Amino acid sequence: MLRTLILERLESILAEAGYDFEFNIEIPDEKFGDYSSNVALIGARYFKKPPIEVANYFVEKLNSDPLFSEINVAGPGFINFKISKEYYHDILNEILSKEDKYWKPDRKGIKIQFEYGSANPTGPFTVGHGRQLIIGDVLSKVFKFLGYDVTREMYLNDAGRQIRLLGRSLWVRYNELFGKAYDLPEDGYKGIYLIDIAKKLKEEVGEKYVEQWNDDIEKFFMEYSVDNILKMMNNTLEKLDNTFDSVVKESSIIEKGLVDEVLEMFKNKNLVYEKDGALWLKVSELINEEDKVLIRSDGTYTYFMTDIAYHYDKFLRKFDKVYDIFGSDHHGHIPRMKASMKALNIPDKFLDFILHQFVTLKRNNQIVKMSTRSGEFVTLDELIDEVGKDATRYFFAMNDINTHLNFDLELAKSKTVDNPVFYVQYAYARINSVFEKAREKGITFRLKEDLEELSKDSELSLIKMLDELSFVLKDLTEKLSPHILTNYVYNLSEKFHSYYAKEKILDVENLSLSNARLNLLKALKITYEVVFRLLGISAPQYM
RNA sequence: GUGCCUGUAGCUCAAUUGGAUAGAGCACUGGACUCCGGAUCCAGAGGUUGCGGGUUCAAUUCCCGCCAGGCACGCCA
Repeated sequence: MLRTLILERLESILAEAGYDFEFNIEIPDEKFGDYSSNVALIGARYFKKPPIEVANYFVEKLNSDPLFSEINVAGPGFINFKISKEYYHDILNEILSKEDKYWKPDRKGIKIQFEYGSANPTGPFTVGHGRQLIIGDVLSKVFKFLGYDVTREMYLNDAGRQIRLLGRSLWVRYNELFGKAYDLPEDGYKGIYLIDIAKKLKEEVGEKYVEQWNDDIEKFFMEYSVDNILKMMNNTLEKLDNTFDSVVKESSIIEKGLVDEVLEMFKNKNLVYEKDGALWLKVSELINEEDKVLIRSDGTYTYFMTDIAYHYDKFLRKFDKVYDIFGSDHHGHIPRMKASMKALNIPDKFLDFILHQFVTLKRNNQIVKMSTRSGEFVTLDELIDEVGKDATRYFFAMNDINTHLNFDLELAKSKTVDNPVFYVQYAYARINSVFEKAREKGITFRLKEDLEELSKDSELSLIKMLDELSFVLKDLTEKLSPHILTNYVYNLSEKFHSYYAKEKILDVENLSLSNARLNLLKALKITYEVVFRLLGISAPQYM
């Protein structure tokens, strides 16, 4: 990776001079060079000399280095580097040899977990879940690619009072089918999907439960509704190509006795008390927030209680690092969860949260209202059916997670240049068609040969960009946002299309140049395949 | 009221965590294959980065104060 090579050289010069501080290697405007560094600007106050003088000191030391074809100092004291052609050829050769391993660092299996898509199994996934699922999936794929030992986990709140409401709601819908009218419980579930499940139940058991209600029947309705909703959810996940390594049910956490264990630890630390018949955690003693209920006055556990136990379980499972991916509406949960972890003597670094902002759907420039009323566009499933898997995934990955996401349905469906998914996939398809054309013209492709023929700035610049994928992936693991990768592949496509329009790849009059360019395209193809795989979208040979 | 996120071209978004003249796409104006895929490319125009201070060689980025929008402040999850 070029950045590291430059960094190492500058650092060793610094060490020689007896200094050690942080500085940057960046890609500047192309007219300045391939890379630039602010080492002299930062270093001025260490060297106690003007930045330009410091810069010149570095240039002198590096002038005979074969890595660079040109070094100069500009502006307030930036050092600009031009990488030698030969070195670019080496990089290309290496990518063609190692393929996707070129971007994989040597890393030991750090155990890391992403929790996302967690939901009450009380209804189908919403569009908001969609964004979270894609963020979690892409981050997981990238970390896995980089050698981390990644677990993708979904947590299901299958135990609380919400599920009881769900069961009762289904029972009401079921009775409706027999002309028996009951009121849906307050805060019950009104979605039409329960009517469908009720119909299925009617077919299976007939009138067995009409106007019948007791604890056993309640339990049956709870389980039946959850089972069927989980089927719906899994169906949606399949359409998205989104698989989890592990699904943990809230009920299993309780059954394993983890709640009791955590409560015991809190009691030993004198962190709980009773009030109004409920059990409270002294959050106010840990941080500047209100105390919270752990056990309700009716004896049931709150979400907070079981979530602490669940995260204690994660700790026992010996993850080095755990990320919870939430919608921003859950941000209030974060400080008290962190405080709880501290109270359980779990290191502060263990748990971190990735928050994403909301999604707005737009159709013909109008905001699509997403309410629970029937007939309106609410579910992730409907979205995938309308725009397809690739567009769904790409669009959800496209924005910085900290900004609201405007999902333009017409744009996502359009098969034109405006649609970024088609733009990047078209670039890939185009590469394949060039290889096809080469065969037609009788130009044989010889891998890793004639690379020295590549000398245009546009060609070297493309190679540089392929090399940059390493940095992009590292950047993504720090910013924890998938848009870094969609931006990269979009920019790469711009560069490729531009190159393609300007230079003729296949020229029967110049076979060695043609072959060199085919090698460049081959490396691009490898890169596209890696990126598409990480984004979870398809790599079409033709479109 | 308190806390978190956001505010960048008419619209949708970037900006290498403090770097050089703030960049793309759409829309607008004008151009380019008898040719490897015109689903593409090239050029032009478009900006007081919400407002006001501060920190320094350098601020869209960091700090403070306002303004506007979103979200959260439950014995919901």
